[in-house]
Amino acid sequence: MFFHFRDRYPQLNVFWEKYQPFLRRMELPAKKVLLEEGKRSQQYIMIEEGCVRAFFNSNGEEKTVQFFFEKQGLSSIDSFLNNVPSPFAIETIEPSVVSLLHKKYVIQLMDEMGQDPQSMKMLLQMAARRQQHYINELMSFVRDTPEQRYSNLLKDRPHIIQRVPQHYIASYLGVSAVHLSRIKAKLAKGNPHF
Amino acid sequence: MFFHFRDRYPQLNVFWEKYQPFLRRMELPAKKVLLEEGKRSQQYIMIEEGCVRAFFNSNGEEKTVQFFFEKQGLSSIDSFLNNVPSPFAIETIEPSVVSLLHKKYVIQLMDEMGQDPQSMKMLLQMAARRQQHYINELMSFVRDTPEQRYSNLLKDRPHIIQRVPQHYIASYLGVSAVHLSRIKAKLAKGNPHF
DNA sequence: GCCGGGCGATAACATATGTTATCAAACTGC
DNA sequence: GCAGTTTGATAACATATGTTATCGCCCGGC
Repeated sequence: MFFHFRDRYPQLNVFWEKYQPFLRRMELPAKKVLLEEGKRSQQYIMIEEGCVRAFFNSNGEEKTVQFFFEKQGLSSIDSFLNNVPSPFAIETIEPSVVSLLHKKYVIQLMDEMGQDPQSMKMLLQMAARRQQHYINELMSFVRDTPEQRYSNLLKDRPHIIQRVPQHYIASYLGVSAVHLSRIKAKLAKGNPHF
Repeated sequence: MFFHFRDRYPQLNVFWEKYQPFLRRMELPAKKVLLEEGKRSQQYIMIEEGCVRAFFNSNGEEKTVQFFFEKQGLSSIDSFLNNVPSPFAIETIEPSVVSLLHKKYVIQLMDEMGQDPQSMKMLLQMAARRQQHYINELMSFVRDTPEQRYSNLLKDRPHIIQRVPQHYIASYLGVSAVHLSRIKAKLAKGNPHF
């Protein structure tokens, strides 16, 4: 689903730089929808400042799938390559600045990479890593209790807990907001000074 | 994690056929381990007959991640490309016949594909689809109750329920074997003739 | 300064799920 | 065919989690 062209694979920046002129920079308020659930994704989204989330609707309730922050890029690669509707929506959490790159340039960019087997391999590696990310999330759901998942989040990605409203985190962890509150209370009892 | 070279992408069979001579065919009893958790994957596994599962150990309990049947191929693509230990084990469920292709041939095969941008694109599409598969699994965990997940399984992949012992299915659904029994009893009450 | 909304904590109760134990049926190796 | 193992059902009890409602706090608009 999501590809990160920058950061992890600086060797690919040479491709990315070339498309800088086609970026559309936008300043957005909080809770601004960037992609609606069920629509076909048309833009690669690069976050310059702020943060966004991917979520979907489940009988009236919003379930958050993932959070993204500055310097991260995202797009529904499946929607791009296979032209299928996006199974989730994307919206800003904080007021944010993003740069959009239209789908056609992304495909063009990937075609250029296709000329170079080395870059293409890197794309595949990225794909394998992304796949592994979701497998890890899945394994965490099967293996860990919500309390453990919260502890892991606190340990590995505390910035999420600091910046994101708690009910989004609750739905990301797969529990109700009330129960997340209980979890925090329980953990606080164990570690009084936090 | 898992790549299917055959079936879904018959255009790629031309590559696959070429490596037929290097396949090692094996007949295996049930519960035979093909890959241990934590080891680096060395073989692409093609299932000719029978079925296998991928699982991992979570404080003494085995949690099943996925099931595979005849004509499906699997391997830890992440373990291949990035040479990292496999986060789960693979073992047969039924007595099975499998063909193994050593990692070095798989990499060779992928290099050959790399010469052909069209095939490479197909590999990326496969990757995108596989990624989507795990995202769907993840979304199902967040969205659905165990009862709904069981119903979905019954509707979409009944062969799994027919062939696989129930406690494996329970761990795949993320519930205890006892509770899966309750779920079945409850559903049977609603549909007496099943 | 006031007001309303969003956010988070907590309580009380209902439901879902885990755990342990027991039993019966089906299958396995010999 | 027999003994042991695997599988699946069920009961009883403990725990985890959801739901609804209420309260207080903070913050932004005016």
